[in-house]
Amino acid sequence: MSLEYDKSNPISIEEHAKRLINMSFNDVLPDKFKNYKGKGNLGQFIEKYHFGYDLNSDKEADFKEAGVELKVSCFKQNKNKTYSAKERLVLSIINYMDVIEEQFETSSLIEKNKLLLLIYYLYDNEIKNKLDYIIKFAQLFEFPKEDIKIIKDDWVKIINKIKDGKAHELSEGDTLYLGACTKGAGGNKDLRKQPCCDIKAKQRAFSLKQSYMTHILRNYFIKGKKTYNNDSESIIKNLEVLKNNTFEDYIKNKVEEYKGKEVLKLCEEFDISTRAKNKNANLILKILGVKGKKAKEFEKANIEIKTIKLKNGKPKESMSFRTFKFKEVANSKWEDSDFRNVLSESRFLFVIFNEDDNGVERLETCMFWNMPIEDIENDVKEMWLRTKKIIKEGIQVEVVQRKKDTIRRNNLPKSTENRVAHVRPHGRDSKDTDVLPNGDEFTKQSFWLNKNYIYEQIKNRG
DNA sequence: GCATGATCATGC
DNA sequence: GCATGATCATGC
Repeated sequence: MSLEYDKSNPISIEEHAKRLINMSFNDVLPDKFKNYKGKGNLGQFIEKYHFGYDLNSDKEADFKEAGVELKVSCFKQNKNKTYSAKERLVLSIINYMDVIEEQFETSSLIEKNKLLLLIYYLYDNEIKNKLDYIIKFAQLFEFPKEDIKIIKDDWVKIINKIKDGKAHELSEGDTLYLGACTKGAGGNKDLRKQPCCDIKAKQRAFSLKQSYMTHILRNYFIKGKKTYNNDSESIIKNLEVLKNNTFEDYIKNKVEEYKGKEVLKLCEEFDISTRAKNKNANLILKILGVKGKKAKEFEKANIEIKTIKLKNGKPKESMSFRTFKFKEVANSKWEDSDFRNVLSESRFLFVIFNEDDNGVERLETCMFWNMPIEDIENDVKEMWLRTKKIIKEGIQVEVVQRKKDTIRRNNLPKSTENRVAHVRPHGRDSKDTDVLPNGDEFTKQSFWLNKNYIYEQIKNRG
């Protein structure tokens, strides 16, 4: 393999990287390592056999003289032909003890990652040997100017949590684009000291969220090709508004301009159909100045809008999530289950409405929220594992004949049995079914957050 | 009044 | 035709 490039020149490094495009990892490896079965990550192969240097994980960038850090990551094609990042991009380990002394602009994160060389290969389910994956993009990348303020605010938020002695409570859902993801051995095998508290915390790394990397991929790598729906619109049209405000504060202030207004009047003002069941979510986007159905920042940060209607100060209903597939739950491990991923990687925008005694609904406020990891790893985990067990052992059903109808009582986890979440039907009607592991059909179900739990989470809203 | 199972309305 | 968000209705 040709090693002709100038290690001190980013452009030369990028040019050399571009020679990888349309090659597989096997094409890069020397003959004796072809189809190599052992461990070793794809990035290390590129470093060693294409760029000809040995891996290092120091504080300095991989190409020290050029200040370029090499990252190899993968993307995938979705069922609807669009492309998404397959993973978050892990940047560098968070050293809890040192990082609290740093300033963002001169932080170890920025020092090491200010200029990235991103190499993207296409993940393909059909290809069994990962060395046969094809490299599709190789390009220098810097944090876009429009995103720097949000990334900085994320960084500050993570640092402040460590300063508050809560490194063990860090979660990817805390922040918008830059996350603190777990890194290293799973479970509690790899615990680290933190500076302001005696409790040991999981090792974590700064990373750019998967949702954010999907945005980067689509806008900076696949650009020009019309391979995705570009129908989302930015809320922040002028970066000036973030100068003295975080993104989240900006959103909250904007929504609170309409505090106390009647929903029906707002729908009229913003020209929204009042019959739509998702009118409240549509309304919020309009208030934030988004004409279409999607806000770009929310997509990048993996923020989901959830509306909550209060009556006498308490939520009227529990909060639903998308229906799950029985077989998928039965065959997943908790650690990589969909529900755990949704809860730990999403951030939620709760938009809160009040219904008065006359049935008139008014906008109150909004708040950003993500589920604390202890709730995920204790209560929700218990509920999920029990759901899995019941599905595998067979759902018990008791047919109850009532005056006007017949219902089928089941033994899936109830809201009275768990502090945080339960299982409930979620389909068009009871005949809307999904197949169980034993082949029987059963009414589609989903996970719901208990309304009492939601109440606990929002009662101290500002 | 609340929990639970059932169902509705919209939009793609 | 289905996914999604939202809500209804019965019975304890």
